[in-house]
Amino acid sequence: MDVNLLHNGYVTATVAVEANETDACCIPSVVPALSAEEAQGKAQAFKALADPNRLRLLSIVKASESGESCVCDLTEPLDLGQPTVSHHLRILVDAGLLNREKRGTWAYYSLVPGALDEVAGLLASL
Amino acid sequence: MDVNLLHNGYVTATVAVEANETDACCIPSVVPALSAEEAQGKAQAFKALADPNRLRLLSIVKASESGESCVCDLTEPLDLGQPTVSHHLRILVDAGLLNREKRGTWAYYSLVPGALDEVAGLLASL
DNA sequence: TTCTTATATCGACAGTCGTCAATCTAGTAG
DNA sequence: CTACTAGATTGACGACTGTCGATATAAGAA
Repeated sequence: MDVNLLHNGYVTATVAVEANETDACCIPSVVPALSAEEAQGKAQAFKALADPNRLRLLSIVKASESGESCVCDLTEPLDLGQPTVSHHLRILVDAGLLNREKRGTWAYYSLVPGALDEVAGLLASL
Repeated sequence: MDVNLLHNGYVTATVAVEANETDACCIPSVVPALSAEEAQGKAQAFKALADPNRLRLLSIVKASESGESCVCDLTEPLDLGQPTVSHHLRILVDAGLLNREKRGTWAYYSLVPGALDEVAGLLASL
């Protein structure tokens, strides 16, 4: 990070010096752009969505009338083993997209309100 | 999908039969949810965004005043080798997020208008 | 033509990811 | 208590991904 900040601070001057040789492809942006840490965090959110089966899980939970689904209802339609579904659900919970609530024998998953909109907002603020 | 419809159509009865045994976790959604193909396609879009360096590339292109950036300006600030940047740019172009235009010696990349919003829309229509 | 430079492509390697079988944990029923 | 069941965790394996060095391509300069 400190490396990037330092680098970007001097980029303009460096380009100006070398311009009289051969260069002149274009004017580099003065904006430091997304930092490595910000990019890492945002990419993490998209990683959670970058799997078809996780998208289907989210879709099922979202479509559920009660707003929550138990794992049994999530395992069947996906044609995946129970450990695999559990693994995907864990990733979605860790990403802050799903809530997990255990009641008795069963575990119920529900959408975290506004979480998907928040991810959509990440795109606008790139 | 037809399988799901069939399944869901009879789930109520099935549950009713087994209900007097042990079951009754919850009412499964009647909605067929996202199909495997739709999910695959949407996941592909998020995969393109699921890398911090690709997000930074998009950020730099977006922040550029002229609306386009040449590869040289994209390689430096990312601290990556030139082939790697070229590889990431290819993924973003293939995902329909960036346009590539070669003028003379240099290649210029620009945001495809509305492409990011379209991805954001995918989240709303899950 | 030959030389140089910008960018893309290829091949290889390490690390990550999705999946499953086996096991563990924690509730419920008897 | 034991037996059963829902779900999570572990370990392993194959597939995919990000990265780089080397090379190829293509365009301008000499």
